[in-house]
Amino acid sequence: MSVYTPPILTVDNVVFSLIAGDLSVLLIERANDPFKGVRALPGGYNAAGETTMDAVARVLKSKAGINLSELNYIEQLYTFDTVARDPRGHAVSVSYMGLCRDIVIPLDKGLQNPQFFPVKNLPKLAYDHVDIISYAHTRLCFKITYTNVVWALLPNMFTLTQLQSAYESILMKSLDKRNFRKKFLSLGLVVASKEFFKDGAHRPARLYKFKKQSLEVLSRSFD
Amino acid sequence: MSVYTPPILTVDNVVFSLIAGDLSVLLIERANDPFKGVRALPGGYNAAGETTMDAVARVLKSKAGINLSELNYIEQLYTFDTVARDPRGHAVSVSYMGLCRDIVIPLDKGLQNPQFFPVKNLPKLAYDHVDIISYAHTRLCFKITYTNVVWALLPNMFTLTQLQSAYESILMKSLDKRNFRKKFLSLGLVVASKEFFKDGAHRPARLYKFKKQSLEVLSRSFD
DNA sequence: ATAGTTATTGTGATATTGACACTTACTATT
DNA sequence: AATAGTAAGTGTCAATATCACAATAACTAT
Repeated sequence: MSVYTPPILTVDNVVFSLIAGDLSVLLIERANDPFKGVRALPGGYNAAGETTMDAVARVLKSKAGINLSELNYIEQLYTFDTVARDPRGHAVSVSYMGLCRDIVIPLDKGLQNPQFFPVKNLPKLAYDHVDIISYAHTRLCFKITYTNVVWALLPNMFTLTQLQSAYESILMKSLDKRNFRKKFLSLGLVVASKEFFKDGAHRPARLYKFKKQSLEVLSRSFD
Repeated sequence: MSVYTPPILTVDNVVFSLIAGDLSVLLIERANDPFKGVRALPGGYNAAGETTMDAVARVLKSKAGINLSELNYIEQLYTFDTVARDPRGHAVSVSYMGLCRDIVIPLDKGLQNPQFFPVKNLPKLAYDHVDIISYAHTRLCFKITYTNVVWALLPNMFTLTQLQSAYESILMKSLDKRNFRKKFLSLGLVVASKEFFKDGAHRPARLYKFKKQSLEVLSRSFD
């Protein structure tokens, strides 16, 4: 135990947002080697005495200028631990997935050029970050089928078209409008408001909102 | 980075098995303080240069006398990282869930008294191991509703009654026999054999087996 | 008034769910 | 050989969910 040397511990955060209708991930540009100048997830060291969530908050602020509280939802994903992930030595990374609305990324010189990139068209990424994003995306696809978690990606009030479009962007396939509406409304996660969204030269769309602005899990059962 | 001190990294393994029909967890008895003599999950340090799965294999063998290959299934669960989990200092634990059939635990003096305990009646446990087991149990309950993962807990050939009983033990509720059979058979995960299991003074039960002895995930979709 | 655009809504065929009870096949006992 | 006991195996009906599919409504701009 006294001669025991642990691996380095790091965190990586996959922050998803719907940017111009596309599911997108927040990436920074690495300031140092290895992978200097290459795009990467915001991540960094986790010191003894801080939780991984603490580390996520610290890193997100210092590298991307975003406060943890700007994420509407965050959950731990998976811990990536292969010995060769980091060329400098064994680094075990606890990954998180965060979801947020359309947020403003500050243009601060101290930051590492944070930007959102559409998931369907990612740049070259450092480390095993492609795998981490892919894992997060798969998890999100599952999660939207049995929870209200898309709430975290949408504005407070939204139209059913927006909602459907969010599902389509995440699942990366198109859905039937009538069936989607019928099914989603029957889940009872969302309520109609009295307000409408007027957009252009066409019929205005009714605005809806989620009943709960926190995770709600639908039970699925065997008998 | 040079002054950076990581937390200790550990692994903990929740091994489930159906013992006398009850969902049970493998526990050892701690040899040293803290929690000396208290029951705990088999777990231990993870050194730099070994993956968490390596560490799980090592610990399982050295503390419980079980080879990793005796587990039919294993997956990573969650990483527990609160600063106060371990009274000795910050220790981050990557937890795994393993599933196995009725296996023989060796009675070796070098081992830490490994034994299976029914989940519904656990002894006092060290650290946050109750939480880890509870997390694993919840995950397993979900997982059996959309995968064939119970295969890993059952013998190669089994009766539908055994299968249903496995579900009931895990979910901790009783299921309707006719509906269970109808539904499960319609999933197409399992095939009937020509063989029967003769047990006592009653009609013999047909034996079934899983088509795949590896994880199969049923897709659930939106439209 | 017309054209253009998006929102909204329903039906029929099929499959799934869930509640519910009797018959079948075997063994042990008499 | 008959009977009792035990667990295995099976079907129906009503309600609900799924899925494919197209016409009408409400607005704006010209």
